[in-house]
Amino acid sequence: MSETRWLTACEQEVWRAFITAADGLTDQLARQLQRDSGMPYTYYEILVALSEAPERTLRMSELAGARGSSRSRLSHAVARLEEVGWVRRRTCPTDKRGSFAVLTDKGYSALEAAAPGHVTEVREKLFDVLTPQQVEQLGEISRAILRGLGAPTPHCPVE
Amino acid sequence: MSETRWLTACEQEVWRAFITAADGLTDQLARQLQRDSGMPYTYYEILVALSEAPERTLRMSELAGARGSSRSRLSHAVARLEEVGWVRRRTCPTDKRGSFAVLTDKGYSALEAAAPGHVTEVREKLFDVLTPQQVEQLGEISRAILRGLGAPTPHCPVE
DNA sequence: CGGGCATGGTTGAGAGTTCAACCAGTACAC
DNA sequence: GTGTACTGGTTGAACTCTCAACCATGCCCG
Repeated sequence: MSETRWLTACEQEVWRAFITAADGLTDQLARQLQRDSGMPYTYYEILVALSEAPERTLRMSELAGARGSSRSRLSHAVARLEEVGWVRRRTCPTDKRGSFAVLTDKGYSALEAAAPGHVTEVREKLFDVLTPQQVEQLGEISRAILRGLGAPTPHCPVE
Repeated sequence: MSETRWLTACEQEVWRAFITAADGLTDQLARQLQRDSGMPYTYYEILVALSEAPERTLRMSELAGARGSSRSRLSHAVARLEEVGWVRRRTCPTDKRGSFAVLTDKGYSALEAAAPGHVTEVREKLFDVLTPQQVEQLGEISRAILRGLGAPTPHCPVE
């Protein structure tokens, strides 16, 4: 156990700015979604993941792994989403332990309704305040952090 | 109501990388704190804020405002911190509505015990994976975001 | 085949956050 | 002073998340 490598004054300043900004930003986005569309941010992410999947269907575990969500959290969340009719569960025929989550039409509509407001918020609060160069830098920095977290995905699900 | 300005593929990639990284990082930090020190991240922040205040004392509202916490949240949190003996409430003599939160010695010790592990995590997961130049860039970017959020504080509480 | 063991997913309790409603206590005007 | 509005803070219910315990099914080896 070696000595603690404390932060320099400069580092501390950057750290606080970063954590405050990141936190404030996600908070703002979550609040906007909840207010305008009545869904928490994590649920929005689930709907997005499903909407991009073939057949709008994913295994529970894939859905959980897609973003760092625990199985438990996902299970609760999907239960809730099923209640409001945005998602349906379907058991896997080949492996009777498994479950699929399927995005319903109603869920797709809800997502379509929520997306513009969300995207607008992201644009205004993030991209509009950064220069193109900074956007690029932020991409690099984010990927570096992800590597450091052992996140195996500098994924580019966009094409 | 104008049309939605959607994200380009490139922006979308940056956005996902950023949100995943920021989220993963805070998640990791919160987890480390909870595991090693038995306190949620927000409570840690409260203790830090109090420890830096004169007399280790702050008005509830100042404490809430210091980071973007709601009055309600803070009230619940301080109630919990009082239970474990890390903070004490004291009523304000000049304004009988007001309350002070005071960090106890026990609370200060808990903070001292928690800090090294937390700082180590921040260093390893953030500063160790970035170049000095990237750290500087991240500072700029964070401040830009904060300005965009209307956060009045590009504050430098370090000195 | 039968006994471990890993895997996919669910469940329930406990904890933190949010939202709206709610007290005081203060300030300000009439 | 009394009425009104505002401010500082608390409370309770609803909701999400976490953690650990738990089924059920699949897998593999003797």
